[in-house]
Amino acid sequence: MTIEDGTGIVHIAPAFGEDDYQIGIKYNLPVFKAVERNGLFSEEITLFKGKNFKEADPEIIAELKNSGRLYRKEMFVHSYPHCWRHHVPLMYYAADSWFIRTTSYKDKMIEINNTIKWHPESFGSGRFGKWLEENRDWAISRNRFWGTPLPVWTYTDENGKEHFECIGSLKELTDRAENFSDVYGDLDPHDKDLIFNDKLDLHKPYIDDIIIKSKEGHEMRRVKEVLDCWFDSGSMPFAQYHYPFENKKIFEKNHPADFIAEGLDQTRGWFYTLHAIGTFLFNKPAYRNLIVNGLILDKQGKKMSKSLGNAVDPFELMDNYGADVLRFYLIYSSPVGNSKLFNEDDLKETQNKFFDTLINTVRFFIIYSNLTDFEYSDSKLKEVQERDMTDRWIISKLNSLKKEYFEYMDDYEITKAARIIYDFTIDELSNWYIRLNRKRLRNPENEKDRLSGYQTLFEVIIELLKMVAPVSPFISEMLFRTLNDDDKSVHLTEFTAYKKDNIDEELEAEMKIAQDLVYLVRSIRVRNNLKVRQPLNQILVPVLNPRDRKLLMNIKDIVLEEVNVKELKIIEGDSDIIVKKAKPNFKSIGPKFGKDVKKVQQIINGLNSSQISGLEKDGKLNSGGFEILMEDIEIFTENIEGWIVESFNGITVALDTKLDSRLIEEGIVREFINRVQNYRRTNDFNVSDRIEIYVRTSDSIRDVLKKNEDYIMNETLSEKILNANGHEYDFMNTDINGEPCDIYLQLI
RNA sequence: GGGUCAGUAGCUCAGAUGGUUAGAGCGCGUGCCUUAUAAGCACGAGGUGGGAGGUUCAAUUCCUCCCUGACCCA
Repeated sequence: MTIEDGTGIVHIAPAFGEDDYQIGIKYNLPVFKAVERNGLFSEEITLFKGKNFKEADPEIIAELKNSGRLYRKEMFVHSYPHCWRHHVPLMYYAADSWFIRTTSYKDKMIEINNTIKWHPESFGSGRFGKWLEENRDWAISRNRFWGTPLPVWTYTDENGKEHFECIGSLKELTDRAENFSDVYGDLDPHDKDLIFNDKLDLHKPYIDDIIIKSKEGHEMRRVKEVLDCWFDSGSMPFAQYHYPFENKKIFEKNHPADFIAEGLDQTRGWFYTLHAIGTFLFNKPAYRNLIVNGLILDKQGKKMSKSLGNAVDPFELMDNYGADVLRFYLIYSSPVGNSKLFNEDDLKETQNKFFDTLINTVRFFIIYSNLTDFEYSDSKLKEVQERDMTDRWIISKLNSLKKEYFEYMDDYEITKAARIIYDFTIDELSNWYIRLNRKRLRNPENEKDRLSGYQTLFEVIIELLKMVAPVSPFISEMLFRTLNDDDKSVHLTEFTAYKKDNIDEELEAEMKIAQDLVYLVRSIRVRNNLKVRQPLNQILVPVLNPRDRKLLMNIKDIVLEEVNVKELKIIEGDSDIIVKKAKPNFKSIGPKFGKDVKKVQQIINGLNSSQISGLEKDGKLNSGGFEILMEDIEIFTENIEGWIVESFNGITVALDTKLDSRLIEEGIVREFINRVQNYRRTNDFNVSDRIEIYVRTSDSIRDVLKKNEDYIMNETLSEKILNANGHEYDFMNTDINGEPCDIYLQLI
């Protein structure tokens, strides 16, 4: 039947389905079972008795036809419940059950639910909230052998009427039991501590032998049903402590739980059973916070299932990647409550990028700090304010990270927390701070400065590991213990809040601009085929206000070092080689000009440099009948008269690509040093090994090397640079700017 | 059939209280950097923001309907 098919009434079967049942009650229809548990029609169905309920279909149709009641016969395709394991069709079977009248607690359950913090929030008000609104009485009995016995005893009187009694305590049971000793031997039923006696087993099958006398003197036996095991799951908070018989204080301290986490299929499972039982017994929530995990689906978004063969074995994954990588990935990769489309390649990425970077950061620290026997505890430490700019910057970033991390964690936004740790570790700590400071940290010339770098790095790593610890408990612990000689665990350290004084937002903004500038210059170099090892004369950066000028001066050295350029030249806003442009600020012009927005947009986009300067001076500009104010536009520059430029994030850079003989010479020196270092690396020389360099090359390159001998020897830890022309060594063959340059290194 | 959530690049995911040029990583192609890194950087290819309507100066974002997937219920 579909909703479009005529009257829609086919038949009413009160034992099958909620709607039919409600109609049955309304019209006082009988509830009966036509099919037995074996799937065969019962005796009462005289025409088809003993037939399988499904196989009898043709006979039923024939009978309807014979008796003139068949209106139409058709085949329909519709969904039908199947056994999840064997994929065979299931039979609905009406069975007698015991219920808890949860509907009488409905309002209370809803009220208490409103005090629980759900993550994601919509789950509590939506799915779970709706489930409570439409609450049905809980069928708590099951017809199984094993399970928690339902504590109800029964007898049937002479008239065939059943009588029931629920036994509410051990005392009631021992008081009423007729044959306690037959079942439990020499246990004393009146012993005050009977409940603690290991020999007292109140489970099946023993409890089923206990006979109780009714008030009228009838022998009562326990009913055969056991409890729905979900009842046990919801009893976990007190059952685990054997409360109320013992552990009263522990239980009361831990109830309600601060938080639980489970999959979103637990709506009417664990989430509900905990909540329902918590409400009945304690008039309290069972948990204050809840993280609803999305299910892990396969690559195609299908539910994983052993029988379909698309399930992954978590133990195999843990063997291959480690528990920490798997855990971090699951938390990091998709937001709370969303399904996770599982892809093993992403696990590899998490391992390679995040964990290898983290571990290598620690390794870097250990290798370099060991060069000077750095000891965090006894070195002469500098206050943060006295340290190098990059030190202050990474500490500021660390504290900003901690601030955000704590906010996310307090809000149970674990995915966002993991993501900011990930980004910080790779982008800020490894790829920027360490990259910028490699030279400084191995240069013994300024010992104190170098130490404050180690000190900074140590502090940052330690705080970072504390943040990693909840997500990846083992690797963080391993690294933490490696860095600390004592046996202190990262999980037992104090997790302190961020330090407001160490956050320098201006410095962070400056460094962001330095990063953007470096990005721009690299981009220009690639487009113009200019290797980074080739030094260049200057970059030009236009600025539109004095604030930007000051800011650029602060970061100048970092940028120049990174992009291998000699000078950064600032061009002021009033210089005529800066080409200003304007773009509309729609938030401002939208409400102001309404339907004319498009016209105003065109006017603003068409403004030339001098018109914009005029607007800056007068604060307004009239054009096409519209008055445009400063707030209506955003001024930027993406061109400098006569230069090749790049723009990004409101910054523009021009790179002077002209080479002179001095720059070319320096480029050759850098290339040569690079070849030597590559040789050291491929031949596994130690960082501190000293060498002699044998080189076979053209006269012009040799001249350059000769002129810069001291610099090269210092950079490569070499004692001599020797002419190997006409000699045979085990050369590494390379070239510099197209000219052959063969190198052999001798350890000394 | 009802409900909840989701649908953005080949894949995994960001972002936007509505602002016009939607981002990142992976993967692919090309170059580069590096004696901590299985890493990193740049360039390139890759998008009708599930579909159709509507509201609005402006919709991927708000509304309606539909489609697809997951889950809960029937």
